[in-house]
Amino acid sequence: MPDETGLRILVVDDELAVRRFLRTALQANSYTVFEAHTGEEALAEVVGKRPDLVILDIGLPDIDGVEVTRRLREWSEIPILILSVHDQEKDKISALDAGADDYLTKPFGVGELLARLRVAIRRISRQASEPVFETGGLRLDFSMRTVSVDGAEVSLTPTEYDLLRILAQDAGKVLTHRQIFRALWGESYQTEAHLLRVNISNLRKKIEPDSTRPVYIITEPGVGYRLRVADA
Amino acid sequence: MPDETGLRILVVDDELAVRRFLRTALQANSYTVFEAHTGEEALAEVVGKRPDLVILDIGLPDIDGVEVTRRLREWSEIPILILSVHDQEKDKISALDAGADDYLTKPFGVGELLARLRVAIRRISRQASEPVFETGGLRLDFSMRTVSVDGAEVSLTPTEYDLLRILAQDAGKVLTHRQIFRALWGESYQTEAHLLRVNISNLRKKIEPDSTRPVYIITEPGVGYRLRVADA
DNA sequence: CAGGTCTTTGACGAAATCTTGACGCAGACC
DNA sequence: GGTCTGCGTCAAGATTTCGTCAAAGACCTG
Repeated sequence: MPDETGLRILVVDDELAVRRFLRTALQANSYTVFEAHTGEEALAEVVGKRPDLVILDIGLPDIDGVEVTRRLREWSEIPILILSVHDQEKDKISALDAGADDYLTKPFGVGELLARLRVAIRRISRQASEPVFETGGLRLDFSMRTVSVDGAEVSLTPTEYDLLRILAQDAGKVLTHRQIFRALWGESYQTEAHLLRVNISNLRKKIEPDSTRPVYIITEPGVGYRLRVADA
Repeated sequence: MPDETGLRILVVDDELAVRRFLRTALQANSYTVFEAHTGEEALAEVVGKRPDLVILDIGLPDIDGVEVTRRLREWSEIPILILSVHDQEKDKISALDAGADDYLTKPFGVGELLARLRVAIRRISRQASEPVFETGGLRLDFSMRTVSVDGAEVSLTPTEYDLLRILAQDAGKVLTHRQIFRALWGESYQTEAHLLRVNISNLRKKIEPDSTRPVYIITEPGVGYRLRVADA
């Protein structure tokens, strides 16, 4: 059961000592570790580094852990494990209700932290989708990060791939512009909805047989986009 | 957020006082409570009563909580929340690794227990089947945002979809023009009741087999509209 | 710092949707 | 019968939303 290799964990804490400590403990169990020391940075890192799990200190210099949790939950279902120095029941309740998955009070044993981590991870992998997505002639290999159409491999830029992955993870569902935008670029939606259109267009040119009449990426006018699932 | 009505919880503890205490707290939050006081009984009750969640004391007279957890996990993914009087890290780790979802050490606050319960429940309901509305040949999938009539998917514009959704949410009930208009357009009702008629007409053309004789969207003259529910 | 790729922004035509007005029809009422 | 009112349909602008091209900016990499 141990040595869950390669899982990516984001550690958010403003104290260097705590980050060091956690990094050591986690790396010893062959997790890949990223660090952030403010709330804003944490939000950016979740978008940028795409971790599988977040360990979040509740006391941060800018926005507090509960608020970070709340903002993350607007568009992400990533497991969040909260750490705190206070054993205040009120804090626990608001953090858990904001969307956190677990809450540990310092000092805690490393063994317990790792065990609770394993619980969260167990849940991810249980509901993890197939490592490969396929519909019609379109094929997406999540572990390889490769895409092919009718057998021929297609090379996508990072954003194009992420965009396709986001659509594929909820294949069949209509995703609003806002949802897609947040998953790709984080909070700042107002900037330009136009950006999304350009990327959709580029992506279509690469994966659609006839980009003027899309078969995979369907636009739902006024709402968003949807990846068509092949009929039975 | 509270009053998650009707969820079924099995409380397993050998002490009557603890069971009483939990039953009171849980029922006050409108959960349905079942009780067991031994491990064997717990296993039988999970089969018999089919609870949605188990709260399990670790110290039981016959088989201990960790073993109960292990046996349950052989065939069930029901959320398990462990309670314990000892704050022994070793116990926590083995319980969590055996398949428990959370671990609380007595004494704990009722508020925290309920919050952690909500976390577990949130997870159940997230992966629960998506809400779908169906009547006759009309089918509305809210999570997919798709509509189909007799199996054939129909594409609706945003207003058409919203209109149908509003009617479906109060299916069978008569909604006044004013109610519908406000739900679609906000306050400004005076402008044109005509607009609503046009949209109803367009919607009917898309979902009614014969739009001159509507089966789904019934007009209640002088009052408003109503979505017919299928007869039993 | 030169060359490449990738991302972002701007502009513009095309498409879809929304809104409005005109008209027909049916029943209620005089 | 005439007229009024509420409802449904059609079609033509007006408006918003989309898709594409191209150029400018950012970011690597050597």
